[in-house]
Amino acid sequence: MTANFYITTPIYYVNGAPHIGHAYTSIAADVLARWHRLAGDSVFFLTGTDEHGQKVERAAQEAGLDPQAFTDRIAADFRDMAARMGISNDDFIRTTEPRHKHACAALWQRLVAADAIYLDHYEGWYALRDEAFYGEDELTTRADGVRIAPSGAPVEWVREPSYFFRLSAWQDKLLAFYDEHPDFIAPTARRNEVLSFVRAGLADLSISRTSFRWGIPVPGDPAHVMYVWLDALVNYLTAIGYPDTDAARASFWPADLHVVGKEIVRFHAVFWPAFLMAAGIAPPRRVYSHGWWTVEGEKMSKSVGNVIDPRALVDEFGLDAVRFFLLREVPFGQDGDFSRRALISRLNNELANDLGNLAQRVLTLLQRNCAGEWPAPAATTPLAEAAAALPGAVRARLDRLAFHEALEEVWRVIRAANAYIDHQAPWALRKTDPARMAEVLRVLLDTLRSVAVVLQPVMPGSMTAMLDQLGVPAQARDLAALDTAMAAGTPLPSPSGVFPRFVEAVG
RNA sequence: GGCGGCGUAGCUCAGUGGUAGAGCAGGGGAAUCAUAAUCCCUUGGUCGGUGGUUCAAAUCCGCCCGCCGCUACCA
Repeated sequence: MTANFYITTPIYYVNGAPHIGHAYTSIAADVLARWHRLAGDSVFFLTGTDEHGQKVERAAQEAGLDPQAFTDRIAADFRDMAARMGISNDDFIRTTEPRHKHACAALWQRLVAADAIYLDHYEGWYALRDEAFYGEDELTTRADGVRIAPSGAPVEWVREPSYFFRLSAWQDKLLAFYDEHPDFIAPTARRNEVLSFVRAGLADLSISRTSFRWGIPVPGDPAHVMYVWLDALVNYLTAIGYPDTDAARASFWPADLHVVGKEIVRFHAVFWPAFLMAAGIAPPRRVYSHGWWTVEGEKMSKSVGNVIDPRALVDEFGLDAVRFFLLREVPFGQDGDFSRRALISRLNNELANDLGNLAQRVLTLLQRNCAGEWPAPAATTPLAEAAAALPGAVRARLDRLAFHEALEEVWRVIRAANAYIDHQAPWALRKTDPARMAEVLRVLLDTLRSVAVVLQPVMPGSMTAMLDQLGVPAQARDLAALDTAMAAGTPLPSPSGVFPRFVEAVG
């Protein structure tokens, strides 16, 4: 039976070019989306751009463009990034689209009807860069007299009427919700932070602004535009057709997983479920926060000039090597370091040597000694059993978003296959026991098929090439197809290297 | 200040009571089917420090040190 799986990336804020962090989030979500499709689930994978807010309005002014033209340009850049990273999103949402304005207005009215919103006025210190208010006591004063938020962003005194969301009313319900759904926020460190934040008490949340225009108007009071985070979070509902409960994708709610960066956990794990519960809508099932990348040991920053454009990496190393590295190198949820040396090491040791070379030697032996076709199935071996167990082993790790562990499981099998081929030495059996040689090569072919099938979500292009070389029909590459043995005599095309070694250019 | 995470081989990390592990890097050997790839063996750690519980502690408890995150407060 087909299960629904709705997974999202955050919508990316269009105040700068996409960098490796955006690519990382998107690739991780993409791997899960592709995995669930491979498992036969009905998948809806959403990404997009967050385009409203004062920060965007000002950035557009500085660029000499009207906000829509400005966001059109940057949204196109994010779309391009997604395409270049091989992201298989089913939809790309922009918060400036009419469907989104409609959904936001509908949710707002629902909150009003539920008496979750009231009009008051707000005054306080506001940091444009953070899109957040701060208390007097949180600020420090810079040498030039400018007040600075803990984040380092300058703040300005703002006094204006504002609608408020009764967040304070949801403290106990949120705590009860977290308690009933222990997996709602992961990893544990982030869950603990959210719990302590909510336990410390929640103040009502200002959810409208009158000081700028670049946003979604509040229904019935167009002097106000909605708070950008309310606007942004609603995108997850917009995309499944909200408020139309008969929309084609309406049954995808609640979302199975929001993949987020650790800087936006609070919005997704506190505000978002509170908004939804207040509106009588089920909260999402899970919010997973990944870590941040440093570059060659240093924090990534524009001023240092070490921001990595993922597209340049792909141009140099290839898409699949980059996808593989990002998920293999660092446990998801923890911070990690990106270094050129580490990437090349992974690429050469694991992709080119362990896997690429294994496939090449097996296929060459078959080409020369077995007429270039699949031998008959062989008696089972420990290696064959380990390979057959891969889908389950990988699934268990991916369900926990433990990408690095899932890949380690696959590489354990690959290493075992390298040991097997050396110990069995089919090139020697060719003369002494050709029938045994064919059995050994069959075991290795079966192993490579399992490996290539389960690696498709991580490295779609390379694994397509490998499965082509293994003679596996294009329509028989999902997890279920692994239960059916390949027929003896299936032809094997002549092999060519899937993962060339990377040699650093000299000079 | 409070809460939480982390501190294990040169590097990245796994290991939650019972003789210290993996990958990479380093050293030696084998093989030559293969992208000079692979395989086998191997060097290497007083498991941050300290005190305690236990027949037995990397693993439990106390204190301390260091790094990181969230949060609070400020005389």
